[in-house]
Amino acid sequence: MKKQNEKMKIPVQERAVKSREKILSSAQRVFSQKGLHGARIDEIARLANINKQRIYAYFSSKKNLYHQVLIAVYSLAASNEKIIALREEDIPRMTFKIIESFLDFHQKHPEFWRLLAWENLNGGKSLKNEDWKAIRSSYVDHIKNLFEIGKNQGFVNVNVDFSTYILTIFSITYFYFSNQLTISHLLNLDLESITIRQQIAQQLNSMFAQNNNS
Amino acid sequence: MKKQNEKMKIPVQERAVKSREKILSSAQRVFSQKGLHGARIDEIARLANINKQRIYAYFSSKKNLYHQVLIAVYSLAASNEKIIALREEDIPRMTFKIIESFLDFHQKHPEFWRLLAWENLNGGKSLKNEDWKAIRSSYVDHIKNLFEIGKNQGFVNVNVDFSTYILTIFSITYFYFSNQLTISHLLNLDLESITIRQQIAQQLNSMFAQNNNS
DNA sequence: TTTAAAAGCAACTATTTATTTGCTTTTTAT
DNA sequence: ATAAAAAGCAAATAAATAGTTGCTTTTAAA
Repeated sequence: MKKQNEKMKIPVQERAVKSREKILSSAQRVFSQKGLHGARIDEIARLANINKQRIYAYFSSKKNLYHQVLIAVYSLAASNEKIIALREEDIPRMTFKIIESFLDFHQKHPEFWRLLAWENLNGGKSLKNEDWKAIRSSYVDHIKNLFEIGKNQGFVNVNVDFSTYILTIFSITYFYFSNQLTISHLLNLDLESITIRQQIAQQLNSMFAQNNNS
Repeated sequence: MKKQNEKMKIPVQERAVKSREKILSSAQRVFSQKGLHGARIDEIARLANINKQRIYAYFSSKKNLYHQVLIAVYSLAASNEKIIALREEDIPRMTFKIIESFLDFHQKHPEFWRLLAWENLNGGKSLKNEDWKAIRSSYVDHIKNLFEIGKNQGFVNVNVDFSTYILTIFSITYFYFSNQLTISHLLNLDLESITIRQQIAQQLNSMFAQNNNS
């Protein structure tokens, strides 16, 4: 992880903080749209309405700017997850609720799954273990708890492990957006229709629920 | 779709056909590794052990070479699908078999899911409808048939539509590889272990099977 | 054995793009 | 009002890279 580079200016005035934020949010859009290699510094500068050297003043290099963007976006996802309240009484509908909220998040934040996709294609070497440690949320653990309680209470299909469960949910909600462009051709399936999202959430909920009900 | 460019040389001798194939397979590796923009023509030439201009002689441009690679790889996937024989008596285990064979295919052909991923990120504009028409296999239709038969025979969970079914299978098998690098951090899940693949296939099979058995 | 296809070689063009430098202007805090 | 911080402006550097050109050598086929 790049640490505070000697050349990196630390903004002290309010105005400078704003500039830095403008850069970061523009970079977010451009990097998520074009990837690390496809993104252009000039485009980020233009979009942020600032001068190119401000970028180098505050972030010192394209790679480091990208690194900061990753941390910001992943952290956003981690913190957002905490917002979706899930209680014990939600267990029978938890799959439905989780899928809906994940789809909603991906829809609102394409930067997230896009940056994740670029990152995986590029070998995932931009973030180190220590970065991940700072990002990771406890939300998955919370879901796991409810899942296990649900098994004991008879609301959750006992044939399924939590790892299969969470992998399925992440896979579908991610794939739904990440592969929307090619999937329609490959599967003859139109994911744009509004009802299909509800269908998916509903049917997966029913599958993960106990064997003897709908 | 780029058609036979006037500048494109048509190989007549055996030797030339071989050269063209060497270029195509090297391009496949490099494009799938680095993407359209990250790939370097010089690297493709070096890997193919041929001279740079051979590429321009046979493919006329980087974009067109990429286009040819896409068609070749996607067609490979479509033709491979036909190999996995699935009969009516396989219905109770069909989910298991399909997942295993998809995972196996993705493992053997990372070019496929990687190129799919690049393509989706870049807006999926490299292939036109006519390209897809030539590529698409009838395998999905075949699976759909078995799925519906399974419902009638009581082997398949009637709460689930085929679109949810096929989407789930594609999602998981794709995501398993495409996001392996980040998923371990995000979900605290190690996908490298050998048993987990069998588990996933087994548990999804049980879920998609009728309500009243394992 | 001759001829045309195939392929190598090497230098060149033209463009793009990250990053730097020097200088001027604007804004903010004291 | 004045100094320091912040930001603009414009030109330059330096490297990478798609695509070209002209020429020579190798190979296969008749």
